[in-house]
Amino acid sequence: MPAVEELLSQLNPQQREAVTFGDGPLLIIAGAGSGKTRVLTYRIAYLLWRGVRAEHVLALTFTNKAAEEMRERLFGLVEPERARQLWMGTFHSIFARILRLEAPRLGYTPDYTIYDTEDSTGLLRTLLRQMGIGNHVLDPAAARHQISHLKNRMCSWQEFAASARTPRERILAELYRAYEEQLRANNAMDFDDLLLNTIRLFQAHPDVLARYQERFRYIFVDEYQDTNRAQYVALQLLAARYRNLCVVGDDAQSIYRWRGADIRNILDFQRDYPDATLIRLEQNYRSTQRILAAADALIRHNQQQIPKRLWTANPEGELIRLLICADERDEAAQVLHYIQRELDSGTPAGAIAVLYRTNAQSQPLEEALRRARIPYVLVGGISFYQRKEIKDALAYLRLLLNPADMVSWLRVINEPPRGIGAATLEQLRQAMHQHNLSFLEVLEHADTLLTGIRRSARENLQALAALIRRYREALHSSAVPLDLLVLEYLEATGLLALYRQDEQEQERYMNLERLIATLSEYVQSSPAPSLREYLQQVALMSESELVPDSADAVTLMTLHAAKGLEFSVVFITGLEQGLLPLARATESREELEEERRLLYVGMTRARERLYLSYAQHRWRWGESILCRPSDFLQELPPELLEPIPSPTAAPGVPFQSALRASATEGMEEDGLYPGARVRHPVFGVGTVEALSGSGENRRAVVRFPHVGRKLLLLRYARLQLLHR
DNA sequence: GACCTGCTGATTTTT
DNA sequence: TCAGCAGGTC
Repeated sequence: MPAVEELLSQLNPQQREAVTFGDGPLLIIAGAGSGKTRVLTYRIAYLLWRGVRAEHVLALTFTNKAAEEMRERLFGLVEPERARQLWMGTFHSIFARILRLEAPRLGYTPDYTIYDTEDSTGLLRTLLRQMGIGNHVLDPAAARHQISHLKNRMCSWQEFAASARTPRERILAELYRAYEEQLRANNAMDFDDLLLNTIRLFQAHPDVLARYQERFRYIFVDEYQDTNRAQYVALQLLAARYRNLCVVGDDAQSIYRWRGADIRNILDFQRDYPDATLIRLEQNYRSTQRILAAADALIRHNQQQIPKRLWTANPEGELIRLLICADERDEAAQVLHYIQRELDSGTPAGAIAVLYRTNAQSQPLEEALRRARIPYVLVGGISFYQRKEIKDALAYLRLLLNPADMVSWLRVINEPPRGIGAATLEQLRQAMHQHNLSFLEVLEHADTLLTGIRRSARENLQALAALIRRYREALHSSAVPLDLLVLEYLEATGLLALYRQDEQEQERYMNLERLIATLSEYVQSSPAPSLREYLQQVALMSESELVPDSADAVTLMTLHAAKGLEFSVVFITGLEQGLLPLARATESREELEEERRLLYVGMTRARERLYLSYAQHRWRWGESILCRPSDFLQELPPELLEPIPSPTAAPGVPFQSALRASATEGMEEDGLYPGARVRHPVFGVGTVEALSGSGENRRAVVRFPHVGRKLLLLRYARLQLLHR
């Protein structure tokens, strides 16, 4: 193990101060690339050297991957045995772990199921149907988002019901109530419950809280700017006794407001802890001077921020290249061209990333890379664990642990087909309530309880129930390794056979094989493998964790997914008004500032070279629309940019005029563009989202704050263009 | 109850 | 453009 002095000598004065800081609340404002992870790891190692016991340390990170990385680094600093004892992970996974241990106190079993977004939405859809409310009245996905938002802000259904005024709010309140009731009946929690139930546990059981306060005497929180209200409250509770709360973050990198993150948590830390010490890490070790200067110039346009001055001793570096492209295919071609050049000059593929605002933008880029046979990894998109066949298999597995989970039952009851439709399900539901039986019990007694359905269906249901029972027992008693047992079980459900036989479904079949393979990997790498732990890991896995660390592949991902990472060469694509910033974000200052922070995060990922690009046209909803360069481009100092029009882009014009010219070139006389603010005589002020057609058929999709999205024929709707 | 077809809405970002 | 869903038919 390295000597303490040696490690401290590698740090700058501010970093050293943070690492060696004594007890009490500590706020570290860590600018992009300022060695945040290093400081966190060293500080934990420093505490351990000072004699703090590993089990007294809790480190909360934003992704499980970040936690793994930190643990890896710690292995080099302290004895692996001690590093392993640390509790390190996301809020969600750490709290899920606490809840497993304490579940009975809350009326749950330790085998409770964790519902992901899709599960929750599905449950809400079922409930709405039962309430006799159509999807057009209240969209299940929108309702899920709103309920999640309420839960993040710790607003219970009772509180919400009391304040509900409009009919829509009253329906939502009733849905919220039914949803909570059903979650409990299903022995299930959604993502938000993992936080809320932990808080409830602590508040209702002071003895339990005291136990965890004693245990976690030193608490670290990474990416503190992206914590929400519930996380904030949980931290207040946990840290109340020892007050050794060390939070690290950068308000300039807060990009999860839409998910309930509350930037006030970091802005108000010193108000919450008046005796808190503030340390600023302002030296950037990552980027060139030019990249940093451009990023800094951009972020200065935000009003809401903690004052700081990032600087670097790194070389000046090259100009930021701005690729002006004709459309998204041309953009992909240009990006490909420069990737090729990077590779030719010796940059490893793994040091290159292409970033974009929305997942949909990855397609043309993927195609270009595929054709050029350049290896790439795609982060996010439709995740492996979201695929239908995988979710079905996981639902079968969840039922082994938690047969109360109705969402999983409904997923698998007719997959493979067992002759069960809506009518049979309704009978099942009635039998459950009438005889006060569990779903599994009703299935087992299908022959006497479900007389109204076909005999074959009844037999199928009883066979399914027997299967679940048998493997439930096998799971607890069997000496067969978990992965083999699961393989046998999935075979017995008929799910594997369903896809194996069908030529068209080979991909699904292979995905299921891959699932078993990941389970085998888990079984072999874990000291005490359990289905419970495996399912939890899968449920709380973030997108970025699925991607194998590949040194020789270009990374494609959203700007959000890039948080916390760094690359030698970064491309940020689609810098167009309406895309970055997104059209709907231009309506409020807060949202616009978050879009700006998002671009800031992207730019500061780059070590040596940064490429920005925009397209003059882009396909959207099956039509090519005209795009205007992002306003953010004008916020970057022109002397740091080198505009490069592609050969197929509209005629080359100098950059500054390019920004303005391309806004009008080829454009209809109305001067509208996606992202433009317009006034409608009836609907009021709105934002243009898309344009199509010309002349008589010129149409615009406009989003109005209260009315929603409208398709307007401009011949009739006399829109007035508002200038900012 | 299964299958087919036509329609609609999606493109925000994710633990 | 396309996937997923609702509604209708067999």
